[in-house]
Amino acid sequence: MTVQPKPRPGKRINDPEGMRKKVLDVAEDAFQARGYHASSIGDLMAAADVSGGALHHHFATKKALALAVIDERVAAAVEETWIAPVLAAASAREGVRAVFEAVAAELEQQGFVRGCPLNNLAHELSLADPDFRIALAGIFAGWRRAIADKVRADQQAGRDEGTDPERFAALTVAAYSGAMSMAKTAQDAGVLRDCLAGLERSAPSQGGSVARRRNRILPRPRTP
Amino acid sequence: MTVQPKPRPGKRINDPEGMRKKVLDVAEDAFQARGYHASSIGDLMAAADVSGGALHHHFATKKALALAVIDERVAAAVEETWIAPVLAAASAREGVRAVFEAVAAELEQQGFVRGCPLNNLAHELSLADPDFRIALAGIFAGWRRAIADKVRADQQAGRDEGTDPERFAALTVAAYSGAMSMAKTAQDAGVLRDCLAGLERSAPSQGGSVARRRNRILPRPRTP
DNA sequence: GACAAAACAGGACAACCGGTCTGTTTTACA
DNA sequence: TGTAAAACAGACCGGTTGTCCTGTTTTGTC
Repeated sequence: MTVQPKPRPGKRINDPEGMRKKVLDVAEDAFQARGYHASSIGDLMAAADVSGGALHHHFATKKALALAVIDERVAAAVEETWIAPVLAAASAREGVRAVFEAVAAELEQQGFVRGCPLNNLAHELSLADPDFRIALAGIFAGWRRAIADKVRADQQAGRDEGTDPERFAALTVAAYSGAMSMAKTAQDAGVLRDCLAGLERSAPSQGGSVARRRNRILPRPRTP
Repeated sequence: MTVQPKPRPGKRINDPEGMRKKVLDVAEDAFQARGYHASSIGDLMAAADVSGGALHHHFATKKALALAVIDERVAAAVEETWIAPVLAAASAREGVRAVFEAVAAELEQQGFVRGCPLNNLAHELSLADPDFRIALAGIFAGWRRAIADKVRADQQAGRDEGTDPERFAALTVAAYSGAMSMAKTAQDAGVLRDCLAGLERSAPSQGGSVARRRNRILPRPRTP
């Protein structure tokens, strides 16, 4: 609605940073919603209201644009939704629990599941091009490392001695990624809670009866 | 090498079932290796050595072909590598462990990781089309149900009382799916063993020291 | 204010996409 | 054997793809 209906023929303002950000915004959203191959640069040009010349001035090829999305947006998303909250939590296990619940709550509120940005692109692109694969693998590695480091920090404070940091981190990232896959396919975020409960099975001080299954087929898979 | 150099102009043999199977074989492989959108029907025609008329006689559209791959091949792959082995195992936990180890060993032997067929297509297609999503969600559901049923069978035999069947199944499928995502992206199957170890953390009678990390960047990502 | 570089506009293009169409050959069945 | 349907071959088409290219406008710098 808030489009700028200002093709005023007399004036133009160069805003390279804003232009670049606008393209990245649209590309991030489109790659997430429809995937890389299903998003044409014509679509992106129209959605961002940007000319072909402008787009190719900032991103020479579609691959370069995707690499920028991965390096600047996907990595930031993992940092924001996972790494920072876990590091800020009282413990690794507490942080993991909080993130699972926060994501589940957010998905249930917004009514549909788009999936994990990292996993979506990782599946489509990691076999397509080595550059894509390296970039995506680095994000996965940083994600796991942050969780493992947090576990080690806990252990140096005397807590959670029996946990292997690397294994805990691998299982956490895998469980979240896989749960998001299922949640996206079923359009039901409930599986996130199931996985979290399974993950916390061995933790102490865990009472309460089994919260029964929820089944919610969500109504609006995408906004036009 | 074993191509049939027999374009003998005088003869032709109709083999509709063989033709259909040949197309499905090639499509299954291509969708797995390069994805749905990155595999053109021209590629498939060339790889299967099949004319456009023949292909479209058996599969009216590319979508119909993909649905056939999902229904007949992806579902069968899940049945073969997961459901049947778990049901045949001494217990659910034992079956899960065996499948993880078998898959990890197979991947390490073949030298590269293509990822889970179900997850690969689920990520690319479940938001693209409701028919795709429903078909893929059904396979996920059957997978989880089989594992949960096995846990319940164990419990009726007096074993593994403390495990919630649904949660265990969800976590198992999620951990495997996510681990395969990471293994595919890193081209390193070692994360499967890490996740299995984390999964078995709470199980009793589990001894042995920590088998240290392995890191193997695999050489040949695809065969020409 | 001159001027080169950066920023942007938009048309052009060859390659490719999925699907259709017409025509020929094989096969099942009466 | 006759015949209609099934199975297959291959050309064809409109639309789309990513990229390139030429030209114009803005902007920083001396």
